[in-house]
Amino acid sequence: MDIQTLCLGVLTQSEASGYEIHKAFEEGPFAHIHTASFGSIYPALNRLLSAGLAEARDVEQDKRPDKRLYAITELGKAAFCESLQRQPAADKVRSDVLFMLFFAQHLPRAHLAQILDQRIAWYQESLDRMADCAREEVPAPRGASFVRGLGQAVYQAAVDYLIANRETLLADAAAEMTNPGIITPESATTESAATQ
Amino acid sequence: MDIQTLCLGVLTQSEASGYEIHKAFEEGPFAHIHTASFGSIYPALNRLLSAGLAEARDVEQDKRPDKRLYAITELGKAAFCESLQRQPAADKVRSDVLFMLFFAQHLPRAHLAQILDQRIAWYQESLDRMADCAREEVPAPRGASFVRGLGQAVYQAAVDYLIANRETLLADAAAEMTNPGIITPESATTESAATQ
DNA sequence: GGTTGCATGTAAATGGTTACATGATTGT
DNA sequence: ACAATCATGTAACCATTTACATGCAACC
Repeated sequence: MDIQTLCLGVLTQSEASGYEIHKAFEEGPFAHIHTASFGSIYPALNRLLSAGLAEARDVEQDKRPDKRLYAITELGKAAFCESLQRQPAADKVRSDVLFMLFFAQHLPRAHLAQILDQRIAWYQESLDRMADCAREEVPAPRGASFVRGLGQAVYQAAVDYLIANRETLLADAAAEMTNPGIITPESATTESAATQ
Repeated sequence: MDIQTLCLGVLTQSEASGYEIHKAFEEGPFAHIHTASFGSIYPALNRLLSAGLAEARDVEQDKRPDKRLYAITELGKAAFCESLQRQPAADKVRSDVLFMLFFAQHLPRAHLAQILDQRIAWYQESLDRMADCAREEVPAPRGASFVRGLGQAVYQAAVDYLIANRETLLADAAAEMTNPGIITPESATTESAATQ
Protein backbone atom coordinates (compact mmCIF):
# COMPACT_ATOMS: atom_id res chain seq x y z
CA MET A 1 0.00 0.00 0.00
CA ASP A 2 1.71 3.17 -1.18
CA ILE A 3 1.66 6.57 0.45
CA GLN A 4 -0.73 7.96 -2.14
CA THR A 5 -3.38 5.47 -1.12
CA LEU A 6 -2.66 6.18 2.52
CA CYS A 7 -3.16 9.92 1.95
CA LEU A 8 -6.33 9.25 -0.01
CA GLY A 9 -7.62 7.26 2.95
CA VAL A 10 -7.05 10.16 5.31
CA LEU A 11 -8.75 12.49 2.83
CA THR A 12 -11.89 10.32 2.74
CA GLN A 13 -12.34 11.30 6.39
CA SER A 14 -11.96 15.06 5.86
CA GLU A 15 -10.07 17.75 3.96
CA ALA A 16 -6.53 18.02 5.28
CA SER A 17 -3.16 19.65 4.72
CA GLY A 18 0.07 17.71 4.37
CA TYR A 19 0.92 18.70 7.91
CA GLU A 20 -2.39 17.39 9.20
CA ILE A 21 -2.01 14.11 7.30
CA HIS A 22 1.38 13.68 8.92
CA LYS A 23 -0.19 14.21 12.32
CA ALA A 24 -2.82 11.56 11.57
CA PHE A 25 0.00 9.03 11.21
CA GLU A 26 2.00 10.42 14.11
CA GLU A 27 -0.58 10.85 16.82
CA GLY A 28 -3.93 10.58 15.07
CA PRO A 29 -6.18 7.61 14.30
CA PHE A 30 -3.54 5.94 12.08
CA ALA A 31 -0.65 6.19 14.54
CA HIS A 32 -0.52 2.46 15.29
CA ILE A 33 -1.22 1.41 11.70
CA HIS A 34 1.30 3.10 9.45
CA THR A 35 4.04 5.71 9.40
CA ALA A 36 4.52 8.48 6.85
CA SER A 37 7.11 11.25 6.81
CA PHE A 38 6.81 14.74 5.29
CA GLY A 39 9.30 13.75 2.64
CA SER A 40 6.90 11.13 1.37
CA ILE A 41 3.58 12.91 2.00
CA TYR A 42 4.16 16.15 0.10
CA PRO A 43 5.36 14.47 -3.12
CA ALA A 44 2.48 11.99 -2.84
CA LEU A 45 -0.06 14.83 -2.60
CA ASN A 46 1.37 16.43 -5.73
CA ARG A 47 1.09 13.13 -7.55
CA LEU A 48 -2.54 12.87 -6.43
CA LEU A 49 -3.20 16.35 -7.85
CA SER A 50 -1.64 15.51 -11.23
CA ALA A 51 -3.65 12.31 -11.38
CA GLY A 52 -6.86 14.20 -10.59
CA LEU A 53 -7.48 12.10 -7.49
CA ALA A 54 -7.35 15.12 -5.18
CA GLU A 55 -7.92 18.88 -5.38
CA ALA A 56 -6.23 21.61 -3.40
CA ARG A 57 -7.27 25.00 -2.10
CA ASP A 58 -5.15 27.52 -0.22
CA VAL A 59 -6.36 28.75 3.14
CA GLU A 60 -5.00 31.86 4.82
CA GLN A 61 -4.63 31.79 8.57
CA ASP A 62 -3.76 34.51 11.03
CA LYS A 63 -0.84 33.97 13.38
CA ARG A 64 -0.14 30.78 11.45
CA PRO A 65 1.48 30.04 8.09
CA ASP A 66 -0.96 29.62 5.21
CA LYS A 67 -1.93 26.09 4.49
CA ARG A 68 -2.98 24.08 1.50
CA LEU A 69 -6.01 21.90 2.07
CA TYR A 70 -6.43 18.82 -0.06
CA ALA A 71 -9.76 17.15 -0.79
CA ILE A 72 -10.46 13.83 -2.48
CA THR A 73 -12.26 13.93 -5.86
CA GLU A 74 -14.84 11.48 -7.20
CA LEU A 75 -12.06 9.93 -9.27
CA GLY A 76 -10.00 9.65 -6.10
CA LYS A 77 -12.82 7.96 -4.24
CA ALA A 78 -13.19 5.36 -6.98
CA ALA A 79 -9.44 4.73 -7.06
CA PHE A 80 -9.28 4.42 -3.28
CA CYS A 81 -12.21 2.05 -3.20
CA GLU A 82 -10.47 -0.13 -5.70
CA SER A 83 -7.27 -0.18 -3.67
CA LEU A 84 -9.30 -1.52 -0.77
CA GLN A 85 -10.49 -4.50 -2.83
CA ARG A 86 -6.94 -5.76 -3.30
CA GLN A 87 -5.34 -8.46 -1.23
CA PRO A 88 -3.54 -6.72 1.69
CA ALA A 89 0.21 -7.24 1.92
CA ALA A 90 1.60 -8.92 5.04
CA ASP A 91 2.29 -6.65 8.00
CA LYS A 92 5.76 -5.24 8.29
CA VAL A 93 7.09 -4.68 11.78
CA ARG A 94 10.50 -3.44 12.70
CA SER A 95 11.11 -3.04 16.36
CA ASP A 96 14.60 -2.20 17.53
CA VAL A 97 13.36 -2.26 21.10
CA LEU A 98 12.15 -5.87 20.96
CA PHE A 99 15.34 -6.86 19.18
CA MET A 100 17.41 -5.31 21.96
CA LEU A 101 15.28 -6.89 24.68
CA PHE A 102 15.95 -10.26 23.06
CA PHE A 103 19.58 -9.73 24.01
CA ALA A 104 18.78 -8.42 27.48
CA GLN A 105 21.59 -10.40 29.12
CA HIS A 106 24.14 -8.47 27.06
CA LEU A 107 22.73 -5.07 28.03
CA PRO A 108 23.88 -2.91 30.95
CA ARG A 109 21.19 -3.05 33.63
CA ALA A 110 20.63 0.73 33.60
CA HIS A 111 20.13 0.85 29.84
CA LEU A 112 17.77 -2.10 29.98
CA ALA A 113 15.69 -0.38 32.67
CA GLN A 114 15.64 2.79 30.61
CA ILE A 115 14.33 1.19 27.43
CA LEU A 116 11.77 -0.85 29.36
CA ASP A 117 10.47 2.23 31.15
CA GLN A 118 10.45 4.34 28.00
CA ARG A 119 8.45 1.66 26.29
CA ILE A 120 5.95 1.38 29.15
CA ALA A 121 5.52 5.17 29.15
CA TRP A 122 5.07 5.19 25.38
CA TYR A 123 2.30 2.59 25.56
CA GLN A 124 0.56 4.54 28.28
CA GLU A 125 0.72 7.78 26.30
CA SER A 126 -0.65 5.99 23.25
CA LEU A 127 -3.48 4.49 25.30
CA ASP A 128 -4.34 7.93 26.68
CA ARG A 129 -4.39 9.39 23.18
CA MET A 130 -6.63 6.60 21.96
CA ALA A 131 -9.02 7.05 24.87
CA ASP A 132 -9.22 10.79 24.10
CA CYS A 133 -9.85 10.00 20.46
CA ALA A 134 -12.67 7.64 21.41
CA ARG A 135 -14.34 10.31 23.56
CA GLU A 136 -14.14 13.13 20.98
CA GLU A 137 -15.19 11.15 17.95
CA VAL A 138 -18.92 10.97 18.69
CA PRO A 139 -20.21 9.75 15.32
CA ALA A 140 -17.37 7.22 14.96
CA PRO A 141 -16.95 5.52 11.59
CA ARG A 142 -17.55 1.81 12.12
CA GLY A 143 -14.09 0.64 11.09
CA ALA A 144 -12.30 3.43 12.95
CA SER A 145 -13.58 2.38 16.36
CA PHE A 146 -12.94 -1.28 15.57
CA VAL A 147 -9.32 -0.61 14.68
CA ARG A 148 -8.86 1.71 17.64
CA GLY A 149 -10.31 -0.93 19.96
CA LEU A 150 -7.88 -3.49 18.57
CA GLY A 151 -5.00 -1.09 19.15
CA GLN A 152 -6.13 -0.51 22.72
CA ALA A 153 -6.48 -4.23 23.43
CA VAL A 154 -3.04 -4.95 22.04
CA TYR A 155 -1.26 -2.04 23.73
CA GLN A 156 -2.93 -2.81 27.04
CA ALA A 157 -1.78 -6.43 26.83
CA ALA A 158 1.75 -5.26 26.02
CA VAL A 159 1.97 -2.77 28.87
CA ASP A 160 0.51 -5.29 31.34
CA TYR A 161 3.08 -7.87 30.29
CA LEU A 162 5.94 -5.40 30.52
CA ILE A 163 4.96 -4.27 34.00
CA ALA A 164 4.42 -7.84 35.18
CA ASN A 165 7.80 -9.07 33.89
CA ARG A 166 9.98 -5.98 34.25
CA GLU A 167 11.57 -6.99 37.55
CA THR A 168 12.35 -10.54 36.45
CA LEU A 169 14.15 -9.38 33.34
CA LEU A 170 16.09 -6.72 35.25
CA ALA A 171 17.15 -9.27 37.88
CA ASP A 172 18.58 -11.42 35.10
CA ALA A 173 20.48 -8.51 33.59
CA ALA A 174 21.96 -7.66 37.00
CA ALA A 175 23.01 -11.28 37.52
CA GLU A 176 24.68 -11.22 34.12
CA MET A 177 26.69 -8.15 35.08
CA THR A 178 28.42 -10.03 37.91
CA ASN A 179 28.83 -13.10 35.76
CA PRO A 180 29.21 -11.80 32.20
CA GLY A 181 27.91 -13.72 29.16
CA ILE A 182 29.62 -14.57 25.89
CA ILE A 183 29.88 -11.00 24.70
CA THR A 184 32.30 -8.57 26.30
CA PRO A 185 33.12 -5.19 24.77
CA GLU A 186 36.82 -5.16 25.78
CA SER A 187 37.93 -4.00 22.33
CA ALA A 188 36.23 -0.63 22.62
CA THR A 189 38.37 0.75 19.77
CA THR A 190 36.53 -1.29 17.10
CA GLU A 191 33.49 0.94 17.23
CA SER A 192 30.78 1.40 14.61
CA ALA A 193 32.11 -1.14 12.08
CA ALA A 194 28.71 -2.82 11.87
CA THR A 195 26.75 0.34 11.35
CA GLN A 196 28.56 2.07 8.52
CA MET B 1 19.06 -0.90 13.14
CA ASP B 2 20.51 -2.17 9.89
CA ILE B 3 20.39 -5.69 8.49
CA GLN B 4 24.03 -6.32 9.31
CA THR B 5 23.35 -5.84 13.00
CA LEU B 6 20.25 -8.02 12.71
CA CYS B 7 22.29 -10.82 11.13
CA LEU B 8 24.97 -10.43 13.77
CA GLY B 9 22.30 -10.86 16.41
CA VAL B 10 21.12 -14.12 14.91
CA LEU B 11 24.73 -15.28 14.68
CA THR B 12 25.30 -14.68 18.41
CA GLN B 13 22.75 -17.47 18.96
CA SER B 14 24.40 -20.00 16.63
CA GLU B 15 26.19 -20.46 13.31
CA ALA B 16 23.76 -20.06 10.44
CA SER B 17 23.45 -19.85 6.67
CA GLY B 18 21.75 -16.98 4.87
CA TYR B 19 18.79 -19.23 4.31
CA GLU B 20 18.54 -20.06 8.00
CA ILE B 21 18.83 -16.41 9.00
CA HIS B 22 15.95 -15.68 6.68
CA LYS B 23 13.91 -18.39 8.36
CA ALA B 24 14.64 -16.90 11.78
CA PHE B 25 12.89 -13.69 10.62
CA GLU B 26 10.15 -15.53 8.77
CA GLU B 27 9.05 -18.18 11.23
CA GLY B 28 11.79 -18.27 13.86
CA PRO B 29 12.27 -16.35 17.12
CA PHE B 30 12.47 -12.98 15.32
CA ALA B 31 9.33 -13.41 13.23
CA HIS B 32 7.30 -10.81 15.14
CA ILE B 33 10.23 -8.41 15.61
CA HIS B 34 11.70 -7.68 12.21
CA THR B 35 11.58 -8.76 8.58
CA ALA B 36 14.54 -9.43 6.29
CA SER B 37 14.53 -10.67 2.71
CA PHE B 38 17.17 -12.73 0.89
CA GLY B 39 18.04 -9.70 -1.19
CA SER B 40 19.13 -7.86 1.93
CA ILE B 41 20.59 -10.77 3.93
CA TYR B 42 23.12 -12.10 1.42
CA PRO B 43 24.73 -8.72 0.68
CA ALA B 44 24.76 -7.96 4.43
CA LEU B 45 26.61 -11.21 5.17
CA ASN B 46 29.24 -10.37 2.56
CA ARG B 47 29.69 -6.96 4.13
CA LEU B 48 30.14 -8.64 7.53
CA LEU B 49 32.83 -10.88 6.05
CA SER B 50 34.75 -7.94 4.53
CA ALA B 51 34.54 -6.09 7.85
CA GLY B 52 35.85 -9.12 9.71
CA LEU B 53 32.74 -9.28 11.89
CA ALA B 54 31.84 -12.77 10.67
CA GLU B 55 33.59 -15.81 9.20
CA ALA B 56 32.21 -18.36 6.74
CA ARG B 57 32.78 -22.04 6.09
CA ASP B 58 31.25 -24.19 3.40
CA VAL B 59 29.36 -27.28 4.44
CA GLU B 60 28.51 -30.09 2.03
CA GLN B 61 25.18 -31.83 2.46
CA ASP B 62 23.73 -34.91 0.82
CA LYS B 63 20.40 -34.64 -0.93
CA ARG B 64 20.60 -30.89 -0.26
CA PRO B 65 22.49 -28.03 -1.89
CA ASP B 66 25.75 -27.11 -0.16
CA LYS B 67 25.46 -24.30 2.30
CA ARG B 68 27.70 -21.60 3.63
CA LEU B 69 27.64 -21.27 7.41
CA TYR B 70 28.48 -17.93 8.95
CA ALA B 71 29.86 -17.47 12.46
CA ILE B 72 30.35 -14.28 14.44
CA THR B 73 33.94 -13.27 15.27
CA GLU B 74 35.24 -11.61 18.45
CA LEU B 75 35.29 -8.35 16.52
CA GLY B 76 31.71 -8.99 15.52
CA LYS B 77 30.67 -9.63 19.11
CA ALA B 78 32.18 -6.35 20.22
CA ALA B 79 30.51 -4.46 17.38
CA PHE B 80 27.16 -6.08 18.10
CA CYS B 81 27.42 -5.34 21.81
CA GLU B 82 28.06 -1.73 20.97
CA SER B 83 25.03 -1.55 18.69
CA LEU B 84 22.92 -2.71 21.61
CA GLN B 85 24.05 0.25 23.73
CA ARG B 86 22.55 2.75 21.31
CA GLN B 87 19.18 4.39 21.70
CA PRO B 88 16.64 2.22 19.85
CA ALA B 89 14.74 3.83 16.99
CA ALA B 90 10.96 4.07 17.26
CA ASP B 91 9.01 1.03 16.06
CA LYS B 92 7.87 1.06 12.46
CA VAL B 93 4.61 -0.69 11.73
CA ARG B 94 2.90 -0.90 8.38
CA SER B 95 -0.28 -2.86 8.36
CA ASP B 96 -2.36 -2.85 5.21
CA VAL B 97 -4.89 -5.06 6.96
CA LEU B 98 -5.57 -2.59 9.77
CA PHE B 99 -5.72 0.24 7.27
CA MET B 100 -8.33 -1.64 5.25
CA LEU B 101 -10.33 -2.54 8.35
CA PHE B 102 -10.46 1.15 9.21
CA PHE B 103 -12.54 1.57 6.05
CA ALA B 104 -14.67 -1.51 6.71
CA GLN B 105 -17.87 0.23 5.65
CA HIS B 106 -16.46 0.69 2.14
CA LEU B 107 -15.52 -2.99 1.79
CA PRO B 108 -17.66 -5.74 0.26
CA ARG B 109 -18.86 -7.97 3.10
CA ALA B 110 -17.25 -11.10 1.63
CA HIS B 111 -13.85 -9.46 1.29
CA LEU B 112 -14.08 -8.08 4.80
CA ALA B 113 -14.89 -11.54 6.18
CA GLN B 114 -11.99 -12.99 4.22
CA ILE B 115 -9.36 -10.60 5.54
CA LEU B 116 -10.68 -10.91 9.10
CA ASP B 117 -10.56 -14.71 8.97
CA GLN B 118 -7.15 -14.77 7.32
CA ARG B 119 -5.86 -12.52 10.06
CA ILE B 120 -7.34 -14.66 12.83
CA ALA B 121 -5.83 -17.78 11.24
CA TRP B 122 -2.47 -16.05 10.91
CA TYR B 123 -2.44 -15.10 14.62
CA GLN B 124 -3.32 -18.64 15.60
CA GLU B 125 -0.54 -20.11 13.44
CA SER B 126 1.92 -17.65 14.94
CA LEU B 127 0.80 -18.54 18.45
CA ASP B 128 1.23 -22.24 17.69
CA ARG B 129 4.72 -21.63 16.34
CA MET B 130 5.65 -19.62 19.43
CA ALA B 131 4.33 -22.32 21.74
CA ASP B 132 6.40 -24.93 19.87
CA CYS B 133 9.41 -22.68 20.10
CA ALA B 134 8.92 -22.35 23.86
CA ARG B 135 8.76 -26.12 24.30
CA GLU B 136 11.85 -26.94 22.19
CA GLU B 137 14.08 -24.21 23.53
CA VAL B 138 14.94 -25.82 26.88
CA PRO B 139 17.86 -23.61 27.97
CA ALA B 140 16.11 -20.42 26.86
CA PRO B 141 18.15 -17.20 26.73
CA ARG B 142 16.59 -14.81 29.22
CA GLY B 143 15.65 -12.13 26.71
CA ALA B 144 14.37 -14.62 24.14
CA SER B 145 11.63 -15.97 26.38
CA PHE B 146 10.72 -12.48 27.56
CA VAL B 147 10.25 -11.25 24.01
CA ARG B 148 8.41 -14.41 22.99
CA GLY B 149 6.10 -14.04 25.97
CA LEU B 150 5.37 -10.46 24.97
CA GLY B 151 4.58 -11.60 21.44
CA GLN B 152 2.25 -14.27 22.74
CA ALA B 153 0.45 -11.86 25.07
CA VAL B 154 -0.04 -9.34 22.29
CA TYR B 155 -1.12 -11.83 19.62
CA GLN B 156 -3.51 -13.51 22.03
CA ALA B 157 -5.10 -10.16 22.87
CA ALA B 158 -5.43 -9.39 19.16
CA VAL B 159 -7.01 -12.69 18.24
CA ASP B 160 -9.41 -12.52 21.20
CA TYR B 161 -10.49 -9.04 20.15
CA LEU B 162 -10.95 -10.05 16.53
CA ILE B 163 -13.08 -13.07 17.43
CA ALA B 164 -15.15 -11.06 19.93
CA ASN B 165 -15.86 -8.23 17.46
CA ARG B 166 -15.92 -10.02 14.13
CA GLU B 167 -19.70 -10.35 13.93
CA THR B 168 -20.37 -6.73 14.88
CA LEU B 169 -18.08 -5.42 12.18
CA LEU B 170 -19.50 -7.75 9.56
CA ALA B 171 -23.05 -6.72 10.45
CA ASP B 172 -22.08 -3.10 9.84
CA ALA B 173 -20.55 -3.91 6.48
CA ALA B 174 -23.68 -5.75 5.45
CA ALA B 175 -25.85 -2.82 6.52
CA GLU B 176 -23.64 -0.52 4.45
CA MET B 177 -24.18 -2.66 1.35
CA THR B 178 -27.92 -1.98 1.36
CA ASN B 179 -27.36 1.67 2.18
CA PRO B 180 -24.05 2.56 0.54
CA GLY B 181 -21.63 5.10 2.03
CA ILE B 182 -19.88 8.03 0.44
CA ILE B 183 -17.70 5.96 -1.84
CA THR B 184 -19.18 4.09 -4.80
CA PRO B 185 -16.99 2.58 -7.51
CA GLU B 186 -19.27 3.41 -10.43
CA SER B 187 -16.38 4.62 -12.57
CA ALA B 188 -14.72 1.19 -12.79
CA THR B 189 -12.67 2.35 -15.80
CA THR B 190 -10.46 4.61 -13.67
CA GLU B 191 -8.56 1.70 -12.22
CA SER B 192 -5.11 1.67 -10.64
CA ALA B 193 -4.45 5.41 -10.95
CA ALA B 194 -3.56 5.61 -7.26
CA THR B 195 -1.21 2.65 -7.29
CA GLN B 196 1.11 3.44 -10.18
C1' DG C 1 3.63 -33.24 -13.60
C1' DG C 2 3.40 -29.38 -10.37
C1' DT C 3 4.52 -27.39 -6.15
C1' DT C 4 7.17 -26.84 -2.05
C1' DG C 5 11.59 -26.78 0.39
C1' DC C 6 16.39 -26.34 0.20
C1' DA C 7 20.17 -23.14 -1.23
C1' DT C 8 22.80 -18.75 -3.12
C1' DG C 9 23.25 -14.83 -5.26
C1' DT C 10 22.75 -10.28 -8.41
C1' DA C 11 20.70 -6.14 -10.47
C1' DA C 12 17.33 -3.00 -11.39
C1' DA C 13 13.83 -0.41 -9.65
C1' DT C 14 11.21 1.29 -6.01
C1' DG C 15 10.32 3.71 -2.24
C1' DG C 16 11.17 6.21 1.68
C1' DT C 17 13.98 8.66 5.17
C1' DT C 18 17.07 12.31 6.42
C1' DA C 19 18.68 16.58 6.02
C1' DC C 20 18.28 20.99 4.34
C1' DA C 21 15.95 25.53 3.61
C1' DT C 22 12.73 29.13 5.63
C1' DG C 23 10.01 31.66 8.91
C1' DA C 24 6.41 33.38 12.26
C1' DT C 25 4.41 32.61 16.82
C1' DT C 26 3.78 30.85 21.41
C1' DG C 27 5.18 29.07 25.58
C1' DT C 28 9.11 28.16 29.24
C1' DA D 1 16.82 33.10 25.08
C1' DC D 2 15.38 28.59 23.53
C1' DA D 3 12.43 25.11 22.24
C1' DA D 4 8.33 23.68 20.23
C1' DT D 5 4.34 24.06 17.05
C1' DC D 6 2.74 25.35 12.74
C1' DA D 7 3.66 25.01 7.74
C1' DT D 8 5.71 23.52 2.91
C1' DG D 9 8.74 21.67 0.09
C1' DT D 10 13.23 19.56 -2.37
C1' DA D 11 17.11 16.53 -3.14
C1' DA D 12 20.48 13.40 -2.09
C1' DC D 13 21.04 9.27 -0.16
C1' DC D 14 19.93 4.85 1.55
C1' DA D 15 17.70 0.49 2.10
C1' DT D 16 14.89 -2.85 0.66
C1' DT D 17 11.99 -5.29 -2.29
C1' DT D 18 11.21 -7.72 -6.54
C1' DA D 19 12.53 -10.19 -10.18
C1' DC D 20 15.75 -12.90 -12.35
C1' DA D 21 18.98 -16.94 -12.64
C1' DT D 22 19.74 -21.96 -11.38
C1' DG D 23 18.98 -26.69 -9.76
C1' DC D 24 18.07 -30.91 -7.10
C1' DA D 25 14.93 -33.67 -4.01
C1' DA D 26 10.66 -34.84 -2.07
C1' DC D 27 5.91 -35.07 -1.91
C1' DC D 28 1.14 -35.09 -3.77
